[in-house]
Amino acid sequence: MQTSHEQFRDLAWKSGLAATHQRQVIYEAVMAAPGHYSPEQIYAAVRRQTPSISLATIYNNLRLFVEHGLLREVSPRTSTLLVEGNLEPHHHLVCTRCKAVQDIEGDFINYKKLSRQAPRGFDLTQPLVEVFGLCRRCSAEK
Amino acid sequence: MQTSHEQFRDLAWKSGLAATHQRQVIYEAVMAAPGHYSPEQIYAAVRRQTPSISLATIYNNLRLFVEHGLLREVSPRTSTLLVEGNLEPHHHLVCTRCKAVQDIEGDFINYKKLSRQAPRGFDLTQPLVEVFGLCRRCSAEK
DNA sequence: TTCTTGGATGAGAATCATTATAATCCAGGA
DNA sequence: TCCTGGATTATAATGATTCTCATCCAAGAA
Ligand SMILES: [Mn+2]
Ligand SMILES: [Mn+2]
Ligand SMILES: [Zn+2]
Ligand SMILES: [Zn+2]
Repeated sequence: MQTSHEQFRDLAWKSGLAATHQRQVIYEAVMAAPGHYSPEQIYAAVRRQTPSISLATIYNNLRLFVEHGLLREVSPRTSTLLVEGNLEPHHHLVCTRCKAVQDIEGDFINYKKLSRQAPRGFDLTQPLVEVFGLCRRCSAEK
Repeated sequence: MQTSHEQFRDLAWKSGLAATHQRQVIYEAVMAAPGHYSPEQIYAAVRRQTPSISLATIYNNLRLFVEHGLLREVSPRTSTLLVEGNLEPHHHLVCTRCKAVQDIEGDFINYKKLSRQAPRGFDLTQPLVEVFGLCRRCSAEK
């Protein structure tokens, strides 16, 4: 069993990333407990260990880590608000790379299983979903 | 059959919203063709009819329309980036109101049906989804 | 050990979407 | 016609994120 230090050096090595002190502490801050964290939360945690770290370094390295698969981005977010007039319940297909959104038809959700998994009190009246993947253009390019 | 003017005046009336000229043209710009539109796109389209309109009015009224159900917001977006260290494929449950994100377990996706619906070339290797609803607190409050 | 060098970092400016503010406008009722 | 409250406008402010660039530093060369 390896320490989290060793684990990070390993992952960094495999991704071709230099295993700097800052990257080490950022990674460990995210891995310290399961959860979904913002750059500011990570910044706050990391500063306790390394007060001189810059917020830009947090952003730089979170992006790097996500790109190299060391971390996962929770919600691929479009940069801007999008609205539509189609009020018929329907789902969306979102490209994680270029953020393009298109409609997707079909009943591919098992609502019974879904509501069985939802926590008590969570309102799933008409649950809409977003499915993430890579659009044709992006999967061709990469 | 009613004109789109009449349709909007109807909807506005039902929602208790004043049917102003600006609201009329904003609504019609979104309804002119099916699609997912940003405030800037709508602004550009509307200015051709009503050059004096303000971008703030676009934002104000898109929000109002979404709140009153005249339009749908395509992707409920968190204000900030969120990352996590859990790389095991899993889905998320997102509150459309407070944007809280939590993990949801379980196999409630029919991948066969899903990939049958996806457009040609869309890469759905390991499709992750976000399910939208209202968390306990928000569904209690409202 | 000292030198060299390219990538990494830190500080702060810049950007972009969105929201807030406050003055003005205006439709509908008295 | 005059009033009034909500709507609109222009612009400032905000907040997250990215950019710029001077500085730093670790690892390899000499
Ligand atoms: Mn749609
Ligand atoms: Mn998660
Ligand atoms: Zn794409
Ligand atoms: Zn909520």
